[in-house]
Amino acid sequence: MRWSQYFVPTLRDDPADAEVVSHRLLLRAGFIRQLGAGIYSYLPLGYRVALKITQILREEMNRIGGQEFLLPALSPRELWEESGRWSVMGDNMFRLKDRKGGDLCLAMTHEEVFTSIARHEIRSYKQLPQVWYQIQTKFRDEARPKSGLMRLRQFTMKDAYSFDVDAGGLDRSYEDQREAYKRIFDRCGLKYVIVEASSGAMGGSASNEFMTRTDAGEDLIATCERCGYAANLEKAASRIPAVTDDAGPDAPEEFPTPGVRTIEDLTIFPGGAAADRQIKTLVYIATINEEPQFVLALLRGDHQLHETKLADALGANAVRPAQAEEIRDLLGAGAGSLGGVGAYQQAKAAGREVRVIADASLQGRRNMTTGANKDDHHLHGVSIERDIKPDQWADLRIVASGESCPNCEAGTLEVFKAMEIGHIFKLGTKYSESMGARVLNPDGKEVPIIMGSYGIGVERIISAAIELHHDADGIIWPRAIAPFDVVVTVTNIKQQEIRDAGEQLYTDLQRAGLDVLLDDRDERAGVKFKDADLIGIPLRITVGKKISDGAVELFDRTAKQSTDVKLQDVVEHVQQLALAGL
RNA sequence: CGGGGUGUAGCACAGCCUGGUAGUGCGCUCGGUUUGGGACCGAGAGGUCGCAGGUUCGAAUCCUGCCACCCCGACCA
Repeated sequence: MRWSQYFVPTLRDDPADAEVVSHRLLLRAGFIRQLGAGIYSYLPLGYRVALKITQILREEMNRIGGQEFLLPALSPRELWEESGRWSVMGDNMFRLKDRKGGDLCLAMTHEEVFTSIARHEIRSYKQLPQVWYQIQTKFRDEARPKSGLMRLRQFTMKDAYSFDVDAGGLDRSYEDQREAYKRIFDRCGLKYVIVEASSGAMGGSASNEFMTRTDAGEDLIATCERCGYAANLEKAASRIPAVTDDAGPDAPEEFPTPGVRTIEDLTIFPGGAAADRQIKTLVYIATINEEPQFVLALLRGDHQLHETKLADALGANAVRPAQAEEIRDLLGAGAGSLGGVGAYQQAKAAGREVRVIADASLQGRRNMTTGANKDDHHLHGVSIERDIKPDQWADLRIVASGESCPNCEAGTLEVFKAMEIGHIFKLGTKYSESMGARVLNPDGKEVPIIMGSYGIGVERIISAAIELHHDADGIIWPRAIAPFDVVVTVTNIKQQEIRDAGEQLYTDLQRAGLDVLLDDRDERAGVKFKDADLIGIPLRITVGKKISDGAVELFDRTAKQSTDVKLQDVVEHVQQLALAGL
């Protein structure tokens, strides 16, 4: 490609709207342009990167036996009613009507559509396993699109689905995908950790996320350097020192606490209690099977609730904090004086039901302090099992850096920000049950197909690659996904000897099978160097003065070092470097 | 959805408070000089001042409503 004819609108100034590095550089370097919030156009340079990535995705999917499909993005309501996700997806799904008034959606993911093909065509275990995938546009009406290509409303996803007769088959399919994902991200030059994750609205038994560590990320993950434990904070556990309590009184004792509203207040209130001797009581409304239900979540005073953990533990689609009036209506007191003791009776008296779920760290705790469900009053001497008897115990608290690893003896957890670049799920039979995708197994018995689902966001790979690989001058693409292998910079197009040498190199490199960009613009050398650095081509060949000695410069974008190379040796040099990968 | 912010030329911004000619830098065009890390001189082109309504002799500027985008939070197959 000749730069003089190529559309690469680089910007000298940083666009004001771009905060994160990848967004800023993608705009400045002329890879993308914004059309609306979370909607971007790929410019030629950007699309070349996307194509390099999708090619890698194809190769690795095909390698594990994947078969490429292309399904519609437009999808009728009825299909989604079958799986129950027409309502589960809520406002995140783009919905539209056709001219007859029929409901359609723009698919956020394709479990339903793939399952509908499977149920019509697959009858026997002999046709299994199958691994189907596509690389396709997905739509999500994100509440808050942000950070350039990191959270989009329209984006490109490689989504794959596995179909097996039994759990063992799913395990193998899942493992294949996991290995394929490792190869994909390695090839794309991304460092990542594989973490345990919540399955959320996807359902299913197990899931792993592939996360890249970056402060631009939106997720928090906890890892243990010592044993390799890694989990999304929505799933992460930790060990904390056990607390031993005195037996305390035979029954809770109420005492007045005028003006005390918070855990903090009560720690300094005369006759109060330290935070780790208090029970924090939070009122939530959980939507379980479409039914809203009051939930009391109990935690140690110095712990934080993780809402996803709460939703997962309850099997709820959604949870939200109750509002002040709802709380008073339920328990007869304001948010500063709530407690689990007598909550069932309080709720019943108010004509309501409440489910009490307590964090595991409260198990066996005695002689604690908590609200009395009476304004400005608290209770001393509360023993959880004796006085509250929660319906359910679960891990609800947010783990913190420095806490002990749940998996090994000596390790401690580190919590940091990361971006999700891939997610794999063991779906089990959630979709095959609800949608009737069954096969006959070897015993002649009809069983639901066991499914897995595996996604990778193309734009997330682009963003992550830049977040990980850039410097003050611009992007530094990992070789495998760079838009070009090498850029040939002709310092002065008006000098015949230099120009001819550049042209010759351009054709020679192309003949050697390389993607070459020839900077044949009538610009000053400085402008060309700046632009080349900005767009991040890993290698640059500078054709200039030294041509009279039969030499050019080979510039390594990563190391920012250049070496003189004889003209006749350049192609071989570049070829070696390009093949060597990163 | 809650909170904050911004909309003026392709990009970055000033002008608005205190109403009266729409400006600066970069980029763009033409001419000349330059030519290895975003050159210089000269001459130009380019703007429904986000949209609608109102106040006023007169609105980029004041008032009302709406829209869009960005950031924080909530949310997030």
